[in-house]
Amino acid sequence: MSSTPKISDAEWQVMQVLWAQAPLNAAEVVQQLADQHDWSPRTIKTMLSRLVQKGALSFTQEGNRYLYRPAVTQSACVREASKSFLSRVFSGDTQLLLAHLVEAGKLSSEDIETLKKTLEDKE
Amino acid sequence: MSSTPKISDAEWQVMQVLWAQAPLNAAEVVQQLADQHDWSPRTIKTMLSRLVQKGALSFTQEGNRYLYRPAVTQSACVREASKSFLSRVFSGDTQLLLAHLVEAGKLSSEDIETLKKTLEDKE
DNA sequence: GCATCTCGACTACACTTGTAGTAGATTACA
DNA sequence: TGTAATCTACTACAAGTGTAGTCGAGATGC
Repeated sequence: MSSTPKISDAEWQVMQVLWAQAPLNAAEVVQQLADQHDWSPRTIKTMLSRLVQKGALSFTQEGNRYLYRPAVTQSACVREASKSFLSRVFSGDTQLLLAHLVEAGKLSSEDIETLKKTLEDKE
Repeated sequence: MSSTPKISDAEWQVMQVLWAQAPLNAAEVVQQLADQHDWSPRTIKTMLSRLVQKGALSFTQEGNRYLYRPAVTQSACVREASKSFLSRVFSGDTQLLLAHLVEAGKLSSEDIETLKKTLEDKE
């Protein structure tokens, strides 16, 4: 599995759009992001270019515009980001992360039930 | 609660040392990090200065050297970092994070048992 | 067909980050 | 008391990021 490029904060937003729905041209990406962000279309185009450069997106030409689509899977990027977050903030200790989530009130009993079921389903 | 400064990757390593044990002077921090990293002492001193600048550390003078100590709590920073990670990677959805952890094999049945107990204890 | 519009490519620029080097002050040892 | 060691402050510099402007080429409307 090829390693995923390093995707910055703002770039994640763009990737999320394209993971949810691809291919899209630049204007469509801009539109998808319009409600959530206050970015100039130029800014978004820059990010698209950078993501292509990094190998996170690929494109095909369609007339004079590009159709963008992810070149890396979301799950690979999520895996990478989670690993790095976990090791930075929790020294790689998943238990610590869970403890934090509970402590912060991010997890309810139902969440845990769901979690248990997910795990059982997996086995 | 004052918002925590933005702490970069490498800076987290330094903060972890000082959260674990403080106050320390620069040489002691350098020593603590020596096994895990291959940083020049100068690099670490730069990070200490930047963390002071950012308000993440404070110091008191002791002769001609400084004694550093955290100026922000670890839990506040963990909270902040988790929130930002969660929202960036999982659109703020804790369930998605859990599902990922299970999928990635980061969670065992025992982990979940522990988790359940933690939660019950809390209630 | 020609003016206009739109697109991607390229350029810009300040700020952060990783990774140090230099300088001036101070301490400590001989 | 002078010289060496050490400390923090300041400087450096390339890469990455957030945020956008300019330019030349092609598409589109009239």
